[in-house]
Amino acid sequence: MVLSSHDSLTTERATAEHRLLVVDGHSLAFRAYFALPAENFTTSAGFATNAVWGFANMLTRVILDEHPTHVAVAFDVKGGTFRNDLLPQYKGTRDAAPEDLLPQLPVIQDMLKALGVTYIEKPGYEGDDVIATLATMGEKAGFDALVLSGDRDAFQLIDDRITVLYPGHHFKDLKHMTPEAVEEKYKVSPQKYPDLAALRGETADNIPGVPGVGDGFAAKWINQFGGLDGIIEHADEIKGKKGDALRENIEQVKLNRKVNALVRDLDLGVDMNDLVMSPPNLTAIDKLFASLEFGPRTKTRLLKAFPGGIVEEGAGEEAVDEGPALEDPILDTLDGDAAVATSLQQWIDTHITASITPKTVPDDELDDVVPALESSWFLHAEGDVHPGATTLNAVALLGPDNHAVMLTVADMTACGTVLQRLLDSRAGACALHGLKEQSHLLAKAGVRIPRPWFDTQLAGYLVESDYHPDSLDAAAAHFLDLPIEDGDEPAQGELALDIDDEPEAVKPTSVIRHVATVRALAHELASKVVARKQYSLLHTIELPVSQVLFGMESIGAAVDEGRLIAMRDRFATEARDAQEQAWDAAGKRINLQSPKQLQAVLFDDMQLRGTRKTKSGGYTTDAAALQEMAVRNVNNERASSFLVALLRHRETNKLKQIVQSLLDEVNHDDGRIHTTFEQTVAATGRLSSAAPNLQNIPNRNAAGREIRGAFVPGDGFVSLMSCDYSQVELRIMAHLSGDEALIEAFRSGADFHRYVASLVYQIPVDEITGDQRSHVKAMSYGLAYGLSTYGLAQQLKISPAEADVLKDKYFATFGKVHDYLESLVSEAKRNGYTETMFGRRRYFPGLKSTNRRVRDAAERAALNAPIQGTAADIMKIAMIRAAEALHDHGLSSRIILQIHDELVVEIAPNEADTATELIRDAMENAVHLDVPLDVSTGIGDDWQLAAH
DNA sequence: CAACAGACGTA
DNA sequence: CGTACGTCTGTTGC
Repeated sequence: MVLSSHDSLTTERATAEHRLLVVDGHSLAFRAYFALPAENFTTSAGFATNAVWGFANMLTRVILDEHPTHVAVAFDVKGGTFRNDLLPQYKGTRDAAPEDLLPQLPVIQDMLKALGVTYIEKPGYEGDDVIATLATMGEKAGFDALVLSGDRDAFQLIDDRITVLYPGHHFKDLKHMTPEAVEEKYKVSPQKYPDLAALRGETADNIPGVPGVGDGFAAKWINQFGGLDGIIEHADEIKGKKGDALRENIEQVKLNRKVNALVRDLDLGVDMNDLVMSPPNLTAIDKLFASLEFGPRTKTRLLKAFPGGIVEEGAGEEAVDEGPALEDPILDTLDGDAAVATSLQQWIDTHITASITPKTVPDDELDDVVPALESSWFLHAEGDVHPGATTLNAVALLGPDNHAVMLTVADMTACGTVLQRLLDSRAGACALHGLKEQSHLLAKAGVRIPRPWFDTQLAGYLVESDYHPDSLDAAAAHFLDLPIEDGDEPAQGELALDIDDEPEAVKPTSVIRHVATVRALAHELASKVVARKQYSLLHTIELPVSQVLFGMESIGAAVDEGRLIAMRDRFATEARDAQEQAWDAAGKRINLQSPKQLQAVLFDDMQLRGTRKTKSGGYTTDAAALQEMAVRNVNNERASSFLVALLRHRETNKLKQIVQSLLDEVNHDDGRIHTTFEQTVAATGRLSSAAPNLQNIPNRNAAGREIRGAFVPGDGFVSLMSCDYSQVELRIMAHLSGDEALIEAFRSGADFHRYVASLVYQIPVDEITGDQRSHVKAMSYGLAYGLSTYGLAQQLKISPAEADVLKDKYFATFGKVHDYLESLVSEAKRNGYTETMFGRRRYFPGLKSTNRRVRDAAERAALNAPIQGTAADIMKIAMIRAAEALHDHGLSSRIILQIHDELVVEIAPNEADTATELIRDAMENAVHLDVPLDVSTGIGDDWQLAAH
């Protein structure tokens, strides 16, 4: 791929010395605006800059990719054009530009002026006409022309010398629309494209086409009759409904064709010489960027695309400013004559210890302190991290003086003690990326990492919880706008030979480059974290919980492998039985795990009536639908036995699969399963568990729950304890809303749902029926998810009207809860984000969507995030306290799993009572709310028996 | 071979 | 037309 694009580039450049880039300014600005959340691009005065920033970025990217020699940008002008005279509704459906986009347009023009890029507006004409004219001028002058536009009308310009760069689904991937590309996509030549568009119409521009005629038919006719004129001439020969439709709309089509023809011969008062790429006005850029509060990095990147724009060393103050973060480290080689440990110690003394005092970050007033970056050192280890089977490849250290060293695995065996000493005395000044992973890696060298002052992975997560980079490089590309460098490709040629010689060897450039990347990220993220007052969240919750999780992953959960194997075999047999039955009923041996084949049997062969549709149009075959169909078809012997067998197969096969996946993950050194707790994945602040996922072990029915019975205490331990919070999220809602009735419901200590039901229905507690209780319970739980009355009705199998009544009664009883939930959404709309009790943020760009479904979904997520997130925060605090308490009391019992509101603890002999007390205390007193936090605990010989 | 869809397990 | 996840399997498209 690299080769082919390089090839095409050179050939293109060889054929024409001059390349003209013409940009549709409005379309680029719109795209940029909608691609970037305004919240992240706002000046301190509240002026949105997302469109400006995105515009600059896109323009830079295209210039760097395409190497134009000349550039021009066309803009639309306010007021109508000749097209509106022809077609009054022209572009009538276009949403008015959002109000915070419009003021950005003049700023974009100012920026272009400062960059020395000509922009052109022509009253009475559209930007498209200006573009058409410029491209035509360029072509006539012997240029190759590139048109960057999101408007398909531009396709008519395409020929051997004019290419349209058309954005795909992601704006980043621009398609090079050449004559061949148009031909392939639309089956007509670019010259005929407007004919096709006229027939089809353009909903985005409010231009009706011929009803029932899309690209396919339009192309067919065009090729049959040679074009629109031919079609009009032979309109009578076209048969069928589409022929009728064509004849009825022929005037509209003619009009469309007039309107979509671009004007290619405007007098713009410029010639090619005016469009030549020229050096930007640096002073003007500085001034503009200062007012927009763009960082130096944005400027540097932008200027790279312009002649003479590469900022030279010391040329600008700001370039120097960001120097330390991005500069290449000075790579030191350890003195070869001395023992490695000795020379490492010397290096550390010179480059780290000398300049860093043991404690740089005071624990109090954390958010007011910008931790001293200039006196921070950086640690980065590389290898393969799989808890229980990690391999370490290399470690790099980077001091505050920009000196770095690399240690290989071989070095590390000798250097463990030295490194440990450094960490024990100076961890408070250390920054790294991913404390938990780094801890796993260094543990291979016997080194334990105390709490560092900063973690760029955790910080990135706090800054943008919806974005999870899967590597350090991806994080850097995202937060620093750096390109992702190809890690396999050594920067300098001399290292390329390593690949064959020593496959295991880590190339020095990569680990050193990575430790420098951590430094750059720390510079970028520390100020953001501090500005949002999230440093204490990082320092007192995320970092410590990371250490607890490291311990849990390292220990793992012991399982009874024999029991798992027996279960797997039993589930497999049951699944096979069910499969045989299903095959008998179906009359053929279909794959029961293929929804497609199931649809064929259910809806074609058996002619059953479907229920709900999937998003790709077919009827769903999910369990609820199968249930419903089974009930509906009790008298249809064949159908109902198939459905019942299928459901049984689904259930048992799923269980078999879960058990098998557990077996696959048992570590054979210790017979335990080491999951990975992902700390930076869930946008709400929850943890997630992977490889295997131990947070979704069945718990809802007896057959599935058996699997929990295979989780047992390991050697030296006697039982498992399970402790969980009761109704945490509801308690959080009670506290945060300040609703007296709900608070009292929790304080009373009664059966909560029954108590609430008695308030809602205004009848005594002991007269509440089972239905009433379960309806109210569903309502209570649905609250935090933004459950609609429709959804509630569906779940409880009651009518929507009854659900409405229930909701009204509920909110009449707990009015403040209602107000609180509403306030969450309106605040999210105002700020663009929500916050948990502990300052964890989540942004919701979807709240501004013009798509109702997207917007509604964002509202529900915004309502849920602070509640689910606060619960997650509380559990994290509890875990930190619990682990600390167990340790401080000298207990060997240890936390091994967390399932959102539950902790599983492996209990050592004679520690059951103390451990119960300590964990309960840690959980109940993690925070103090206006309602008590209720924790229930249980102890047993396995996880299932520990249930309570 | 990767990406997606559908299904389903948990809190 | 309920939030947040991860995993498996089949299917599709590069």
